[in-house]
Amino acid sequence: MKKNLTFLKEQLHLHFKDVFEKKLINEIAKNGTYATYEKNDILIDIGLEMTHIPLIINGLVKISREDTHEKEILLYFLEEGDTCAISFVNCIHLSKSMFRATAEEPVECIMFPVNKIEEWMINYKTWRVFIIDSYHTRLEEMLSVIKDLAFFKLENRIYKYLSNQVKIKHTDDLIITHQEIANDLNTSRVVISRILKNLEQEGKIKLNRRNIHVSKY
Amino acid sequence: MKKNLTFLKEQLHLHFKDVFEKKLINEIAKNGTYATYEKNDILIDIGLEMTHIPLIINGLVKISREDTHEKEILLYFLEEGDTCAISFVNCIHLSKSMFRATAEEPVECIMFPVNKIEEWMINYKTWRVFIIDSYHTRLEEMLSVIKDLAFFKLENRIYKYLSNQVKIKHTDDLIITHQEIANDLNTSRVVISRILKNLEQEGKIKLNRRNIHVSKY
DNA sequence: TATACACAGTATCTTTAGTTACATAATTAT
DNA sequence: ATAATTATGTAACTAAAGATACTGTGTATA
Repeated sequence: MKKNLTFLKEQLHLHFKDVFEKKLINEIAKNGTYATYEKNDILIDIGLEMTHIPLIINGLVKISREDTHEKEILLYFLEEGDTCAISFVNCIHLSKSMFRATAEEPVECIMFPVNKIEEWMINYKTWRVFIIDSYHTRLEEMLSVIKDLAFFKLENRIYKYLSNQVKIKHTDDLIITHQEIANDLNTSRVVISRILKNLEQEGKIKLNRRNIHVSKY
Repeated sequence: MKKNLTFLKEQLHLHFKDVFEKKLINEIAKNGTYATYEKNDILIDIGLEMTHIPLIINGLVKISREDTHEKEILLYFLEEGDTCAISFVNCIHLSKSMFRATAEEPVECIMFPVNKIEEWMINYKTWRVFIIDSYHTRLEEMLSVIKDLAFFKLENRIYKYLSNQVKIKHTDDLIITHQEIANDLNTSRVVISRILKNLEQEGKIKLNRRNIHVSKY
């Protein structure tokens, strides 16, 4: 869906005003296209050649990677103002994506062509900063996952997972099943149910069918 | 230790010929200084402002991060041809390092000033590729750690750790104590000793005081 | 309304990992 | 040579997490 130039500029100004310089916003608007995705749509898939990369205007994108044994590892989520940093390398080398980007919530984004990445890197300081920052944010995110896995026991990881869901979904009432949590944390449904029950007894959450209410603080 | 221009060019040519274009090698040589570090020397420390970043000519650098509770997380190692990608963000924002780089083996490197990073990004394609590749390699490395923690049991992680040590130290005979392994893998010495004994009985390694011999294949 | 299905609860057992405590062997310092 | 230190071995116990199996209960649908 290609919307007109004014619309794109307006959107970029709204969501990336503090990130990109004015001239760059115009450049992106000129070369970008507006796109929307429904929940569970796949924005980028493993093994596909990449021609465009998204700048997220709003919504929620889940970045994951497939393991051997058909397991999917949840890496992190992209929100408003984010981009898929991990894709940049694929542009530089014209290779294929090794990650999957799925719409976890309906997504609005601006897709820009990969062949502009380098040109903008040469011409716009804010673009260089954006790219390095994007990578860095993801590195920090991955590091945080490593810490959690290395130091925290499952109960804490589950609670942290739920708290993060509250933050990114902007609601205390999570529509989610125990099985889904088990998938994201790479464990079994039974273990999740058991520990969720503990968390409920500690007063930190409230369980209902297909729904978990996370108590404040 | 500032060596002369010819020496730096020679070194860069030897170790980065396939990475940087000729003009960039000259630029780096002009602005860089040669430095060496003894085992256990700290190249970059947490909380320090960074003025220079190393390009590793040879040796081995351990990148780690301090956790709360004074625990240190091993992230990865840098070898010949590598640089400390994670530091780039600190240059862009002129902030302080959140990571520690320690010489695991004696290190030779060329230190280049952070204020050149941007300039080179504008002027040299190979530099842009190098930076994005560096970040990407580290992301892959972190992802690999996440996979190991999430899917493998300790026995496999220990064996993988040892195999990696063999690779980066270029020897089958590792001078290492059980306690050191325990620190790197965030567990206790007793657990490591127990599992190493298993690995020995499986014929994968041979244990001696302060020394572990890793069998071929 | 009857039936099937998806989701959750829980008991029991096993495996893996962490803890404590102590013994012994090799190395270094006095 | 003797003592102190460092590294390792191992037993016994506890805790955490995974596996299996079965039950109950809403929800959808035939």
